[in-house]
Amino acid sequence: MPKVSDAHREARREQIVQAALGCFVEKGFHRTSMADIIAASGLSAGAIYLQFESKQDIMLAAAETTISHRIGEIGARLATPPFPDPDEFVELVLGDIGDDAPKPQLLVQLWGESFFTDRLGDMVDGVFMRLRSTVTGYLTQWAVERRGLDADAAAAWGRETAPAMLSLLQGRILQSTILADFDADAYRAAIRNLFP
Amino acid sequence: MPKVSDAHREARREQIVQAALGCFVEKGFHRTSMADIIAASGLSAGAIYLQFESKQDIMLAAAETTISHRIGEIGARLATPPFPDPDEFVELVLGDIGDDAPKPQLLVQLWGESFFTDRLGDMVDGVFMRLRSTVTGYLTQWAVERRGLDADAAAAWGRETAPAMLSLLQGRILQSTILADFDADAYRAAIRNLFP
DNA sequence: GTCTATACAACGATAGAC
DNA sequence: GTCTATCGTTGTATAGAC
Repeated sequence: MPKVSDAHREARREQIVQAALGCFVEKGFHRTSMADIIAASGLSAGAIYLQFESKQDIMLAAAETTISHRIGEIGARLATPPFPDPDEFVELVLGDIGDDAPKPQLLVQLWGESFFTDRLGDMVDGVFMRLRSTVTGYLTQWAVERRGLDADAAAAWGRETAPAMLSLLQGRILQSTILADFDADAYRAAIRNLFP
Repeated sequence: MPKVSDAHREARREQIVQAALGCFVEKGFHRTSMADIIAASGLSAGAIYLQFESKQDIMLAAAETTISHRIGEIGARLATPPFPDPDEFVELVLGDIGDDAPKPQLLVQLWGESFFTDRLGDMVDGVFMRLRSTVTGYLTQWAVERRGLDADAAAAWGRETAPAMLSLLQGRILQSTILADFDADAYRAAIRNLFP
């Protein structure tokens, strides 16, 4: 295999994925036609089907790149001080302060689709579990640093509380996109009330 | 307008909606064709288009009936003792102990669709706001009864905390359908950790 | 009012020229 | 490798017989 070809191929795939992401965010996955992706990418049908074998394949790739990217960011960010409180943690995971925040509408669509396409379901399930383990670690450390629990008690508390903390992340995604009057500051205040 | 016709019409609409709901839960909204709904309802294309003007119209009606029904149940249930703790409240709102629990997968699909179809978006937004107000009232009463706050402090705390409580509901819906190893009892324990 | 048969459009994917 | 033109399918909605 020639080197240039591989690099070119990856760049081309990325170009398609980015174009598709724009369409998915704007119109939704099912309302986006291949013609839309073709137009947005500036490529031709043939060039696209050379890289991906189906529209679903494109969606899968799109989901994977955005999610993996963000999960990597989270880990890196948690490793660097200052250590955040839970309300800051939520902003840190979801805040669009970063470069390319994953569009919440995309995530919700992903959740809805994941029941019906197995590969996507497995992926989303995997992401949730990884995120839960990240959250568990975070909560454990928080319990030690801010509540003064000993290591064992903190670990138990973190593991127990993680599902609820996961909901605070997921719920923020939902509410920020659906509620017309969503207030990020008020949401942080709500979290602080639960983690005094 | 003849009386029988109205009753018949409503019954027929309900028959169609129930058939469609089954399809939507099983295959997803976009993967459900009118042919599927026709087959599931036992009716003909013509009979269905006499009651609904489009497939989206059917989805709207399906969403409205299930959601309205459940919201009514919640209010009624909250009015009758015993007064629940937050973990019980979540089970009460979402538990499938009742007769016809709304299928979580349906709700998640609804959320995903609501960005793109205005009427659905308005509806979902309205439901969230009604639910938030119900949750606010519940939390206020809980703060009075279980934490001994005075009325004003409880109301403020309830209003502040409601968005997070809403997330605990939404997150449970998501996790129960997506996570292969979802554990309802563990989820309740997580909530209890946040409402000591 | 209800059903059958069908019109019409849109879409995903491919074949073949360059 | 890339593009253009198109094929076959599927799906929504309707028209017309009963």
